[in-house]
Amino acid sequence: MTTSNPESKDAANTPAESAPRPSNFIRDIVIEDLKTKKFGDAVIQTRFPPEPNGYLHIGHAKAICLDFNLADEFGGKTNLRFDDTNPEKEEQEYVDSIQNDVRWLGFEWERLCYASDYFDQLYAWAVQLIKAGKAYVDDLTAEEIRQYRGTLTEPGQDSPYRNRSVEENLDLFERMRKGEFPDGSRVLRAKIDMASPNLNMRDPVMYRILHAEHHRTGDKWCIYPMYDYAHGQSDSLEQITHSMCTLEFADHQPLYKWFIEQLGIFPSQQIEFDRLNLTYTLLSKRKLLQLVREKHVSGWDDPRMPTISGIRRRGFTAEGIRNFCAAIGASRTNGSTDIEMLEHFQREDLNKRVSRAMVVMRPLKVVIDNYPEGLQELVEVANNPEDPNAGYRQVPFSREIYIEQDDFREVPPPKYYRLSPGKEVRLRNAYFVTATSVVKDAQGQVVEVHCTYDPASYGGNSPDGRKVKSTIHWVCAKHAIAAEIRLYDKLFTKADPSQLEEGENFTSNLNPNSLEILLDAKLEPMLGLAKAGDRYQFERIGYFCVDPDTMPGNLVFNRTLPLKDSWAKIEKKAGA
RNA sequence: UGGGCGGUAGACUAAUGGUAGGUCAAGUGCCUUUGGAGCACUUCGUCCAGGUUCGAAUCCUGGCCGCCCAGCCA
Repeated sequence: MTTSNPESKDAANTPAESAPRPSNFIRDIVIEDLKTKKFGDAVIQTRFPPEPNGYLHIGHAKAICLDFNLADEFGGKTNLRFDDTNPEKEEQEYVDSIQNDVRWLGFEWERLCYASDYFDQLYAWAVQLIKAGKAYVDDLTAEEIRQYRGTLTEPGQDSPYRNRSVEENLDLFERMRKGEFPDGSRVLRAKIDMASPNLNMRDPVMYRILHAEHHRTGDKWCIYPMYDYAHGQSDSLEQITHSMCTLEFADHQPLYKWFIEQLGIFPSQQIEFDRLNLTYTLLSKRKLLQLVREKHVSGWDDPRMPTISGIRRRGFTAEGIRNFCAAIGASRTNGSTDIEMLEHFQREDLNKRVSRAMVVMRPLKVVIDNYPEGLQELVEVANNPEDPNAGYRQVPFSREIYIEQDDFREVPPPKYYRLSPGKEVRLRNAYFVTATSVVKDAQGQVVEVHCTYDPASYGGNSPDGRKVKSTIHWVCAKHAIAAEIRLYDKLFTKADPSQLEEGENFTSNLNPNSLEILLDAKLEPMLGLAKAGDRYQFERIGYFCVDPDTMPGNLVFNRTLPLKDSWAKIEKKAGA
């Protein structure tokens, strides 16, 4: 997997201030809290709390934008905190990638924190709860605990170890910490209510024994706090005023409050919002990890992955992602956002900022019979018609050029305006040409088209005001350069990839055509200078960027997104 | 089934008792040296039934539908 971050110094990574700030219910709560001085004169403090057990994805981007923008809008700060309470799943590689991704998205945290920074404090608080008779060591096995927990409709039963003395609990917990007991043999539990209708309150586990090396604390600990015991207190220690998380944690709030109240410490306000779901996309770290491990993709940063590193490598811009997050907002309704929405904000951003280039993906040779042999001209081309400041470049032109196979039809269907025998089109920025004849191979495929050109139409305008129906792109055969072009498509074939038939798992919905590699493309010579991370619009084709796999002599482009194609729509409609 | 949380066009989201608005998608037209971009227009909506009110997407009651919770994961 590549760790390069082609865009870190790129203009596409503008600061986050420009992000729109639409209204949402969380913002309303903050405004209200400020008005009523719920947190006194304290400034708004938020945090983004990922577990370093995988790479960040577009769903995390939504949370990041919410956390950082909200604090920023009201003059507050945001911490980046790693919820690293499970050493068996967490790794430094993930810690590093997460920091890289948050920065790339355009955000800078106030403090870098780790739940593991609080292990000593959390342990001291656990002792305090034991002394107060609010926590106990349980010897039940995991299976027994599950059975004692009851069900959704039936209350649980008290563990036989629930009423141990404070002294015994203190002794046992101390010995758990010292490593006297094997993994899984005992846990520390909060003594709350085994009959609570909220399962989280049925004496939840606070600590488990795990003789595992932690990526930060090494072998200092062999007991680790559960997320539920660590999260609220971590927020409290950082004086987080507004603690945003996803909907599934709503049921945990009473538990967090219970710990905070028992301990008498600063109460943060938790606000839950809906997770992002995107059509044709899976946003589950577990499943994304499976795609990586089973090599359905090349890595976490495979350009088909919805990870930040994947879509970055694909060529997406941070600003486009931020604009998308602003547009989808936040609420408490679970739904699924159309992937087109994400793509729209990428196209919008890329259209403004990237230079155009001419590239022929599937070449068809064109010979201009009345163009002088040996003559070579340069035509002047705008780098970006949307942006006059982007300047101009010279592109070589001569008698033999390549055009797109799709741009010629021997027998044009209705409404097909491109080149066909007897028809005149404009070669972008160059000349008007009219097709005169074709050369076919043994199979009857057109392998070469002959044309004549109008020398008076240099630059693409005819002095007599004659119009053509279409403009096509081209690349001069003599100067064309080669590249590997990777065309990416959706990773899944179903809008809801988790929708399965009998006996399938989600990998059954993988799109077998999500990657197509083109090796015959012809590129205008200027692209030979492109460096990893550079973005272009290949005119009439789509947005592309240079992949970090690029080596001297082997240019590699990723297709970020195709341009919208209204001809494809017409064709589809005609075919249907 | 106990508990929690939700239901505004095909999708996402505003309207905080007073004109149901925006974005995406879809469609039509204009324009165009990218069938791109842009511009204009159009289609389509408050889950249902009652109630309160001059007035309800909003408040109340009762349904219906959906999501989450029975890890020593987060």
